[in-house]
Amino acid sequence: MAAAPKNPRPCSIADALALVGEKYSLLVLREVCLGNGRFDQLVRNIGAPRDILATRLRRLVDAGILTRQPYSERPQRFEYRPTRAGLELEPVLMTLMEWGDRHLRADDDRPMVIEHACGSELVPQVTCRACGDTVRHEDLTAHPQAPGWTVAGPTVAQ
Amino acid sequence: MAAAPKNPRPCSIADALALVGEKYSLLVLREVCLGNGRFDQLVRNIGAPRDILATRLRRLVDAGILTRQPYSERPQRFEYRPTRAGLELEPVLMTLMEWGDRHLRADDDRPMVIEHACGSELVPQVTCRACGDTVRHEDLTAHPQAPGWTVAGPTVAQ
DNA sequence: CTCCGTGAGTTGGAAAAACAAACCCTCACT
DNA sequence: AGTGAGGGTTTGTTTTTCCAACTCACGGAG
Repeated sequence: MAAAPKNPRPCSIADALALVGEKYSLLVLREVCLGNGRFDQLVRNIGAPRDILATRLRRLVDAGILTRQPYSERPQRFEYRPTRAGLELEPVLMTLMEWGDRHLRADDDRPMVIEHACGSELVPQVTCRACGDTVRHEDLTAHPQAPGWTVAGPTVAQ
Repeated sequence: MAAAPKNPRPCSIADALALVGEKYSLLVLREVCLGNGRFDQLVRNIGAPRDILATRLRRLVDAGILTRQPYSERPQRFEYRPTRAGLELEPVLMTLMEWGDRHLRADDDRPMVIEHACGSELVPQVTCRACGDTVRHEDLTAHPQAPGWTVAGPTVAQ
């Protein structure tokens, strides 16, 4: 009989992280969404080793999150850009940024401010598409669809 | 004297990922938000090696994202729970899940459905706190606050 | 009392990734 | 002919992961 088959919970969060959860991947996406998609810009702005970056870029292109487009023939030069799927990960970045700004920084130490088309500064929040309300933990109930996976009631610390 | 100073862009996304961006950390948070905060549950539901998990848990507790609370004296047993800061990362998980559901899965293969208090299924979306509109890449303009960091115009592939 | 099982981790050694620095290739410019 | 930029690859070393086995504290069964 098998030893320990390694049966993690089936989960789209895990699947998404399998693609973009490696070190630097989301920072690559950040830069690419900012329009800084050239290899040397990525190295400088992210601070990652060049070989690792090359590996990540290949993975993200294979996953359909980025494309590698020539911006000059003779000499051949390339630039990475987000695909539609890549752009749709931007909300994840915005949500992370908002959390980081709030929990990891002083109010006057925001390293980047995003302006929204509505005229004011963007403060991203996650809402429910149906009712439009801000998502609070207390309002959520999880229902695993596969058998064998349970959730216990939520118990918040403190 | 310093060799290569390694000067990445100052960024709350990077800072947040320094805390929760390591492999398994966000999956730990997922389980803990679901109420499955015991060590062996985490091992089974996530599929991570026990030693790595122990390391991640220490880090997350140190970062103030989880707490380690006894749920039984004699024998001493502990349970990890999200702090308020930890819970506030849940929107990141929801956003990732929504992306994963949409891009990585067939419609009828959703491994977890979240129900919202409003009565319908939760479909998370990131909105602007000021105007309430869904955040679209085209509506965003980034403004780095530190000197030396630029953003080029966004150029979407394809 | 002895044995078995459970929960919550540690420990030790092999395999995989990350890292840093140097290198390569193609072109353009001087 | 030499220099420099851009976009990577190579090489060798340091860290992390990974896995299995082990520990320790107890609680219950026989």
